[in-house]
Amino acid sequence: MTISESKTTVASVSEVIRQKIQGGCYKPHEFIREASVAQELAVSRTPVREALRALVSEGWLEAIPNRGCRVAAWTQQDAREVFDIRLVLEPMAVGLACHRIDADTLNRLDSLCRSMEVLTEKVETRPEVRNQIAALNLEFHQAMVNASGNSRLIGVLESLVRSSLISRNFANYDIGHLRRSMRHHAEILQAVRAGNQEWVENIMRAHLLAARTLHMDA
Amino acid sequence: MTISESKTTVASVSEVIRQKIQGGCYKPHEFIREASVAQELAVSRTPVREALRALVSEGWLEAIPNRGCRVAAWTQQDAREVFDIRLVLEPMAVGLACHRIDADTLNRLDSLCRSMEVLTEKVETRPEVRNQIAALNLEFHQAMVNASGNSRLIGVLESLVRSSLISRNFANYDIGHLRRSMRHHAEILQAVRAGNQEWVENIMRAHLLAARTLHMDA
DNA sequence: TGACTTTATATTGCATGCAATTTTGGATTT
DNA sequence: AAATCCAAAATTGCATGCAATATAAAGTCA
Repeated sequence: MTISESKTTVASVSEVIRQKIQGGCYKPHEFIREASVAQELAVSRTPVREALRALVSEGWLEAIPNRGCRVAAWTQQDAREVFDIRLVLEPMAVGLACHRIDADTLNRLDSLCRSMEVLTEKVETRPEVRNQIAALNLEFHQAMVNASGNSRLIGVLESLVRSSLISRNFANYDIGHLRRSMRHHAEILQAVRAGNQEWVENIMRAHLLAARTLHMDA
Repeated sequence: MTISESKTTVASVSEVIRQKIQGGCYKPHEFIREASVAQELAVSRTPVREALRALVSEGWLEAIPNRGCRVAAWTQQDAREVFDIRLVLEPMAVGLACHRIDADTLNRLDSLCRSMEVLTEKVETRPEVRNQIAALNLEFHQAMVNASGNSRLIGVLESLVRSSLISRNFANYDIGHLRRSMRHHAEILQAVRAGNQEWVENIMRAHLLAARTLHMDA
């Protein structure tokens, strides 16, 4: 794990820590010490401090005064909370999007859909494509939400979804579930193309509810 | 303006800057310089930096790399965005709350309602009570949202509402609007007491829509 | 032995100094 | 006079050192 680009040091450090949390390199409730990160990345404690605070406000870590920051633990309760909020905000987002989305974005979503469908049919022989599907799925949802044009909505959903880890985990999906999910995506896209707000809101709700039962019952 | 309590320096500095923004002491788009704040409050630049970054993530300021932070300007677009989101999240919150609210909270809400009603009848002779009403109104909404039990929902709405300034401004309300708003509060409370989710969701939507037309059309 | 105090260590919180970047004012050129 | 360039000032970004605080461990007393 190494510092990637040449933006600010804080951004690079944040990125590294985020990836390490996602990758399971830091475990839930594990404290992340400023000094160790600083030494490991060969920077001073100052940018590390700022990166940690940023990650706290993004929901990746929780801060305990005078004790430091530790990786946020993910409980069933947390999963339910995030799903409950997504269940009202994402339909709202696509509902807004269907009135103002442009052709370029539609094409991009189309291509994401097709890529995911292709990968889906490979999942039984090459299980590792699940991660690629998860990444594309995240892109799809984000592109949809971005098309809503409500910058606060975009920000809220971004932080909810990115920190949730759920969207990176398609492990519970068998081939049937995956295919249904792909059909949902295609239908969401159709409904947006048609500019039919009620349709898109409801198919999005169905999409999320299907996902919820998979994640929560398992 | 002075540092109040003896928690961490960062928290104190944040508090002071927040108040100065609310109070109009810093104007929209005005840059807040680390050095000047540090000197003014007799602390070093380090806690000021951290406070500024916190305020950025709360939506009070916007950060421009290598340029500093400036007070976020509030546009009609921003107001619309916040209202649109509140319009789906607050009904959801009270809908959840009506199934799990406890007697103490209900009493507290009751007392807030009565206080606001009393103040409302004084508003024509003593205009300065508008600020008190606004403060109690904020408390009322927050107590309601807190009763939802969804910590992320609470956090999202807190940051949306607190940074919006709109809820602190009852200037556009004539006595008729104020009385209607108070009736809404009472009815929300009744509906929550009755545990009637659909009722409380809809009266909350009506409450917010009434407020929106006042704020947006003005 | 068990509870309490004390001391040592680890860690965050804050201050200060220097480097890097951006802005600004004036000098220079066309 | 307008535009361009350059240098000085202002400002953020980062590093380092010290102080304050919390944790852990050792020691003391009943």
